[in-house]
Amino acid sequence: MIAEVIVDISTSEIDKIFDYIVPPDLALQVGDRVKVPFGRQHTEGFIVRMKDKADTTHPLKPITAKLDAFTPILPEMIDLMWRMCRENNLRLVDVLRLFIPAMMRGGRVREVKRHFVTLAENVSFESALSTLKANAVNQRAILSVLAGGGEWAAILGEQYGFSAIAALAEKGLVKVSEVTKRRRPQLKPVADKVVTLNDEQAAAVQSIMHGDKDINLLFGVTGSGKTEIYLKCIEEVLSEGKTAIMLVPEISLTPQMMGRFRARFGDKVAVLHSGLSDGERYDEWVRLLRGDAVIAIGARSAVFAPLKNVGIIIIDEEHDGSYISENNPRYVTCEVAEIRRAYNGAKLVLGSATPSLDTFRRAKDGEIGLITLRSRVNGTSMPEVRVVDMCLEIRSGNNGILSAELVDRLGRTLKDGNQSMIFLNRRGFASFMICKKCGKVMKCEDCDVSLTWHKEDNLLKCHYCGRPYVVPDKCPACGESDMRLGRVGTERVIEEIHRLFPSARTLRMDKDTTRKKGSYDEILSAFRMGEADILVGTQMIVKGHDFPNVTLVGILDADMSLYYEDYHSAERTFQLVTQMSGRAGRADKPGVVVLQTYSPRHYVFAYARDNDYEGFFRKEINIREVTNFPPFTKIVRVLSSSEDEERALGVTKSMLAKIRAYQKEHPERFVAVSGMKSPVKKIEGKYRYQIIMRLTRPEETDTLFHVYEIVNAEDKKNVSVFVEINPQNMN
DNA sequence: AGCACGCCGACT
DNA sequence: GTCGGCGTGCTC
Repeated sequence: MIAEVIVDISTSEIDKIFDYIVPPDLALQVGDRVKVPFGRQHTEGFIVRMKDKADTTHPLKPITAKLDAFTPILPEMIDLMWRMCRENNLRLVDVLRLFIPAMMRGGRVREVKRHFVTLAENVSFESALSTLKANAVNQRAILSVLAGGGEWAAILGEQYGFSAIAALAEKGLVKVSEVTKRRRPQLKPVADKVVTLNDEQAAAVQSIMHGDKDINLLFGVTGSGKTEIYLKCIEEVLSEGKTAIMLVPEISLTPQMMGRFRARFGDKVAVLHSGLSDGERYDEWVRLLRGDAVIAIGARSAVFAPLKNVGIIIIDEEHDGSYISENNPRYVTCEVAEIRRAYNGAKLVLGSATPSLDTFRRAKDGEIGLITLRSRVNGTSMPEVRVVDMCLEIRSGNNGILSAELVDRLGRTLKDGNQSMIFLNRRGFASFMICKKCGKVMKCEDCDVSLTWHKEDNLLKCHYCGRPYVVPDKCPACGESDMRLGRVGTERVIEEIHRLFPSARTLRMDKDTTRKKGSYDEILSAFRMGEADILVGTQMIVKGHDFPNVTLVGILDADMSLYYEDYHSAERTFQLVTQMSGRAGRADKPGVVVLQTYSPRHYVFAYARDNDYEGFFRKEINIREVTNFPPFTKIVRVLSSSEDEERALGVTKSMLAKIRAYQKEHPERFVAVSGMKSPVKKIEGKYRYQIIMRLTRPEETDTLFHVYEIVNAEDKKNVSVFVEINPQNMN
C-alpha cells in the first residue's frame, strides 16, 4: 500500500504530494499524522490519500510511525482542504494546520495523567466508615467526599493530607487510579432562562429547520431574540443525533455568552477560541473529535471543528470583519461554512442586524432564504439619532473635538445620573484628504473612492486604479486652505471631558488600555457596575454587552471610515453607526445618539438615522453596480514582498506584464489592472509591491485561475507572493 | 525548512 | 596547505 503524504513544512517548493510505502504492521488510514524520512531528516506529515501503486519511478521510503492514537483529520476535511487550496491558491500544509490544534505539531502534546480517588469496589461509605477509628478525622472526611463521587488525589491531599489517602488505599477502602485529566476552560454557567418563543421566533425556527432553503439569513435587530432561536435550532439538531457549530465574532466570546450555552447544553459544548491555553484548546478539540462534545462554539477557526455529521452551522453577526482571516492562509469563514454545509447536507444560518451587502443581495435574489425579525423581545425602541454638522461647528467658532450639542447632552446625562459612551472612529485616520471647512473629500474621478495621501511623494493616489493626483493647496470646492486632518486619540477626548466636566468619572478603552489579558472584560464590567459615567473608546466598544444605564452615545468623526480608500467604507460606516446606536437606551430610558460628521448629507447617515437598512441596501447596491465594485465584480490583489526591493519590484513587473497580456486577449474580463507599491511599502523589513485588478464576472473562475498560474509559474526566489480576493484592507 | 555539496578567501 | 564563508539544489 502506498500513502500520499503532505509534509509538514510550509514552503511552496515542498507543498506537494510525496509517496511513501505503508508498512503492513502500521494500521494507517487517510487523515492520520505520520513520521516520515524526508531527505536526510525526519518530518511529520499528513496522509491525504491511499493507493495501490505509486505514480513515480522515484524509489520510495517507508513511513516510520503513526503519531496519534486517533485519526485527527476527518475525510470531510481532506475534501475541504483540496477545495480551499484550489479556490484560494493556498498551500496544502497551511490549510491542514488549520484543522488541528497547533500544540499537536512537533509532538508537544502530553496527556496529563492524574491520580483519581474513588471508593473501592464493593465498599460502601457506611461500611468503610465503621472500620475507621474515631480519631481518623481526615480519613473520615475523605470518605464523606468520596461518597458523593470521586475526587482528584491532588485536591484531597492538599486539604486532608496525602498520608490519609495512602492509609485508606492501604486498607483497601479506596481505589486510586491513573486517569487522563481533561483541561476544561472554566466557565461559570449562568442560570438558564426558560424562554418560550414568540410567534416570530417559532416561525423562524420552523423556516430554518424545515423551510425550503438550506441557507438562511436571519435578519433582525439587536434584542430581537436571535440567540434563543439559535439555541432552539441546536436542540432540534442534537435530537436528530447530529452536531452543531456556533460561530461568534472574536469579541463577543464573553464568559456570559459561553455560560448561556453551558447552562443549556452542559458538557456537550466545547469552546474553541484564542483565549484558551494550548492544553485547554487541545482537550476541547479532542472532546469534539471523540464525540464527547457535540456542539463547537467559538470564533472563526471553530468552523474547522472536528465534528462528524454536522447538522447546523450558525454564524452570528455574519457581517463581522473577524470572520475573514487576513493572513496566511487567508480564508472567508462563510465560504468554508458553505462547503461544510453542503458536504453534510446541513443547515446554515447567517444572523445579523446589518448583513453584509453580498449576503443581503443573495437573500433578495432568492439564492438563500430571508427570515426577518421585526419585533424586539424586550420592547425597546431604537434611539433617536442626531446628526451634527462639524463644518457648521467650526464656522460658528467651535474648533474642539466635541460639538456643542454633544457637550450639552453629556452634561444633562451626567446630571440625570445616567451613563454615556463616546466612540472614536480611528479607522483610516488622516489617510484621506478632507476640507475642514466644507467637508469636500478628494476622490478618484474614475473609481469614486477616496484618494489616499502618500507621504513619500506627496501625491494622492487611488488604490484601485493607481491614478495619481497632485495634492491641492486649496479646496477645489470652497477655496479653503486647511485641508488635512490630524489625529485625535482617546486621551485627547478624555482630557477635553475632564476640562468640561471636572467631576465626571471616565473610563478609557483602546489598544493601550486592553493590552493585558482580561482587561477588556474588566473595563466593560466596571462600566456596567456604574463605576464610571463616561466610557471613551475605539472600535472595541461597539460590540460588547448591554449597558442598561447608557442613554447617550456619541460618535466622533463618523466619516473617518466613510472616506477610507475602500469601497466597503459606506457599508462599514452603516454597520458601525447602527451597532453603536443599539447601545443606547432601554425600555424605560429612551436613548439618544449624537453623530458628528463633516458630511452630514451623506446618504449613509440619512439611512442610519432612520434605522433603514433596506433603504441603505438599495442605495449602496446600486452604487456598487454602477461603479463596478463587488459583489458585481471581483477585486484581486497580488502582493509580493521581499527584503530585496529589486526582486519584489522585478517579480511584480514580470507578473503585471503577463496579466496585461492576458487582459489584451480578454479585455471584457477586466475593469482595470494596475501595479504599484503597496500603501504600506515596507513591513518588517520587507518591501511590498502589489497588483490590483478588478474582474468583471465575479462568479467565473477562469481569469482568477489564470492569474494563479501566472503567480505560480513565477520564479519566486527570495520573494513571497500571495493572492487575495476582495481584500478587507489594502495595507 | 534543513541539510549537503561545492567552489573561493584568510588563518594555525 | 585547510577551515569555513553561504549560493544552489534536493527531498517520495
